[in-house]
Formats: sequence, structure tokens, C-alpha cells
Amino acid sequence: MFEPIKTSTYFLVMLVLRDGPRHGYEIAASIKDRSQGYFSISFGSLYPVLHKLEKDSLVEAQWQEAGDVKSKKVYKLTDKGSRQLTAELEQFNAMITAFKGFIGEGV
Amino acid sequence: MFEPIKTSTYFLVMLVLRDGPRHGYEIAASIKDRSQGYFSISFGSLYPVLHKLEKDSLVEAQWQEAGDVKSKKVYKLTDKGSRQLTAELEQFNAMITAFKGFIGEGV
DNA sequence: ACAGATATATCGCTCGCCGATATATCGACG
DNA sequence: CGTCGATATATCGGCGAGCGATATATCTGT
Repeated sequence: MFEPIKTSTYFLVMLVLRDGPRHGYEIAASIKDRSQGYFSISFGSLYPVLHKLEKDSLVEAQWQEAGDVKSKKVYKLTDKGSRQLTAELEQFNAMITAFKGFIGEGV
Repeated sequence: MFEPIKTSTYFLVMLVLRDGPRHGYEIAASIKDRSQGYFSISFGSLYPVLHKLEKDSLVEAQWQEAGDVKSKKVYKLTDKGSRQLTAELEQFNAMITAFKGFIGEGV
């Protein structure tokens, strides 16, 4: 088993959602902006990922009806999602450490 | 496009090979040992990966005939492979930096 | 009213990776 | 000498991540 960054797109999406509720299109833009263009997610990945996260109860979705608009779906992290994200952040750091050690040896 | 650690198994295999020629079974053991068990590669991945690397001229393979044994195939990095590994190491560091920045923001 | 940006969604495809499986050889031990 | 377990290479079917292409609807500025 490897899991480089634990199915990375899921990780990135959840990281964005940690800062508060967002709708899908916004999430994609955030990923690009916050990484200075280094990371990006296509819409062909984004929505399946969000649906999967919703199915796993890691995020909650709600059609934005606040005003009168009806075309935006707002996603937010659930408690479960927040807990899992914390765990994944730990795993991420452990993996980086392992990788650095791996690279460092035998130079 | 994302490429978390640029198809990570290939990366790990090449990192092991950077220290000198190895045969397949040995590579798998090295990956486990050098990461203190954190990373591992199954044989169902290892050989296809090695064949792919060979096809791409990143590694060279040769049946070990030195003594009299005939059941070991020794793989070594080509110059091209060595150059690509260097480039991927740079990309790896850039990615880690991007990730750390991504995580760091908005805590 | 129309164009272009915003926004959600699905489909088929490729590719990384794994578990299961097959096969052959080497070393140890009785 | 025979056989058993570790060593060693290899393939196959399947799963799941991620993408490009495509469809559709709405919102905004002119």
C-alpha cells in the first residue's frame, strides 16, 4: 500500500472546505489560487469527488436558497470530515518525513 | 493535472536504483527497509513498473549470468533515468513547498 | 435579447496499483 | 536424494483516481 497523499484531490478539497462553506466552482478556483497555480482540479474530477465525500458523510451539501438563486450548491465539512482531515494532516506529515528520509539516505 | 508525487512507485524504484544496480526482489525489500516499513510495493506493481521503465529507457535490465545462476535480472539506471530522477526530485521539493503553503494558509 | 462567464453534472477512457496466481530455482535439512 | 520454504520473475483481472468532452441551466453586462 502506498497512498501518496491519501487520494490527494479529496485532501485538497477538504483543506479548502476547512476555511468555511464553499460551492463547487469556488473550491476549484481556491485550489488553483491557494497553490499559486501549482495544483488544479478539473470539473470532471471535482463533482464526482464532492459526491463521494457527501456519500461518505465527510461533507454536507445544500442548495443555496438564501436569496432567490437556485443554481449553487454549498458544501461544508461535517464533524466527521473535520476529524478525518486532522488525521490526514498527520498522515501527510508522516509521509513527508518518510519520503525525506528515503531520499536523504544514500546520497 | 495533479501528479502528487509523479507516479510515486516509479519514483521510489528509481530512488533505490540511484544507489546502484539491483534486481527486482531486492528493490521491493529496499523500499520497505529504507522507509522503515512506511512504503511498500507489491510484486503485482513492481514488475510492470520495471518493464515500463525499461521500455522508456530509464532503466536497463540484464539477466545475471556472472556466476552460473540464471534466475535474477539486474536493473540499473540509465543516464536518461538518472537525469529524469534529478528533475523529479526538484519537482518533488516544489510540490512539498506548494503543499505546505496550501496547508499553512488559513489555519 | 444575446453573449459570455458562472455553475453543476455525467460519461467513457486511461493509467496506477493491487491481489491472486503461475512458474522456476536455490539452499537447508533429514 | 528428495522435498520444502524462501527467493525470484511474471501476467491477469479488477478497482478506483482523475481527466477531457460534452450537456445543460442561469446569471450579468451591454
